[in-house]
Amino acid sequence: MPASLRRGPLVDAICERLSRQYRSVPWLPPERALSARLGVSRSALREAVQRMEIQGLLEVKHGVGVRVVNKPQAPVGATLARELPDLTERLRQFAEVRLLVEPAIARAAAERAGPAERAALRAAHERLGTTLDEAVPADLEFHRLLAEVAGNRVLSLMLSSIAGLEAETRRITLEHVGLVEAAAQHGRIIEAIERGDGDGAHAAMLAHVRAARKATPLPTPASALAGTRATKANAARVP
Amino acid sequence: MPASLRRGPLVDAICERLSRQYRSVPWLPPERALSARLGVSRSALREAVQRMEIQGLLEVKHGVGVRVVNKPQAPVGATLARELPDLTERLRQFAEVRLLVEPAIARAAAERAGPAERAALRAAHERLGTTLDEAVPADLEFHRLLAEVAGNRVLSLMLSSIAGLEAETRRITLEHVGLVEAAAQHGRIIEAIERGDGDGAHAAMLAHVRAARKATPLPTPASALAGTRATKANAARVP
DNA sequence: TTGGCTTCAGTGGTCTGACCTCCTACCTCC
DNA sequence: GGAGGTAGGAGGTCAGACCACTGAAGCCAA
Repeated sequence: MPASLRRGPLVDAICERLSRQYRSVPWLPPERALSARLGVSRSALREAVQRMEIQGLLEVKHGVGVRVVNKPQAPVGATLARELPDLTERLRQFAEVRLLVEPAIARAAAERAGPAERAALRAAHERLGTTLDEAVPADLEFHRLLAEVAGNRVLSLMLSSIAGLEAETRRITLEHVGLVEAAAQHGRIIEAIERGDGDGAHAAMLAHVRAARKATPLPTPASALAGTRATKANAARVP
Repeated sequence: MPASLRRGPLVDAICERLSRQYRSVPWLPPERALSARLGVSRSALREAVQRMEIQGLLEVKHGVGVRVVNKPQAPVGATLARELPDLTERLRQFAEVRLLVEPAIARAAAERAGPAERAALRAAHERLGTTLDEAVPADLEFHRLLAEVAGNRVLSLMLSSIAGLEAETRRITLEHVGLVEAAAQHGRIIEAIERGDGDGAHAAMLAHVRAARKATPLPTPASALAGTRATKANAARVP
């Protein structure tokens, strides 16, 4: 057993080895076999596995096994859920953030997208489908892909985390806005991106998010953060 | 021992009990004593403690004990560090995010701050001090407080996470900008907030963040996300 | 006195192996 | 062919032992 000399905690080393060696397999070997192979105790291995589960790199299923996944938004989502336990307040703040971030994402995507990215975006757009069950994941995927094209992992991560916590709301919103109208709004965003028109993409996305917020059945007080590109007119004081 | 009937994993229940019962004490009892008191094995307790450590609620020190803390930005910061291992790229994206978020924060703060918040902000501002060692934490605290006043935990959390990963850079930046100039920029933000001038606060903060970015000794390519309130002129295509 | 060194008690870190709970797949029986 | 039972294997929990690290008290030498 090559006792690879370690100074720091054993668990750290196990985490490293696991994420390096088992990145591209669907399931980890059983805990007992794996701990034997790594030359560590099952407890140490379990701590490592638990750590990586919280980080969104593994998914432990009792009686089944340990699945390898990649959901870096998991810890952020968990933190947000803990920090904003009140559902209404959570959704209000999420709406604020989307109002600020999504238009910026759209602008960056318009200015950075190459032919391949534009094709992928259009493909995702056309997958919006005709039923709500298809539309919700397609909508999420469209926004996710947009964030990826925009090239900022921080914003992308934040939007993913938010999306994970408001998937249910998204369904209701889509239902109120209507699939046809939602598709039309996405279409206008896509067109601006294909023109390389950053300002147009920004405006189209702002309209899209505003429409979504208006259709969400929740109290929507005047939002100070909403006025990213607001005119003097709607930048009025909050009472 | 009241074996409170549990269906789900034991560890979840332990986490709940810990965060409820030991929220306001500086240190947790030793693991052995605590596991006995809770009526669970030490392994189960350790898994719970490890979980809460990753969530930024506890801090385990080998040979010393388990400290109770509250750093909800810890998991987000860890995720960002994992997702953006390249330091240069990380700082570039952080700069983009700050350029987008900080001005929005400043606007919201201006429109939401009451007398108490304004006083707290000014106090933090005047604490900027005269040496770099004092200035760096004071600067971080000023921006943190501003985010808190703005009333959006999501953005606040994101900025805290970013700040934790660029504390060193911040020092260099402050050094280049100069303490006097940095204080002056903060002063202009404060003044706008005290006037309740959202647009003014937005503009002042944008200038502040731009100055900071310019003073940071790193490649600063044209940023598409930077142009939040950009004119047509600087919304040019990215090469 | 004072400075560093040693010792030791208490803490978290790791190991072992046993048993419990849950899920799956197979098998039996109707 | 389908419903129900059953056995194996997976993760979950337990208990007790020992290892590694920290901090402070105590000791010794300069």
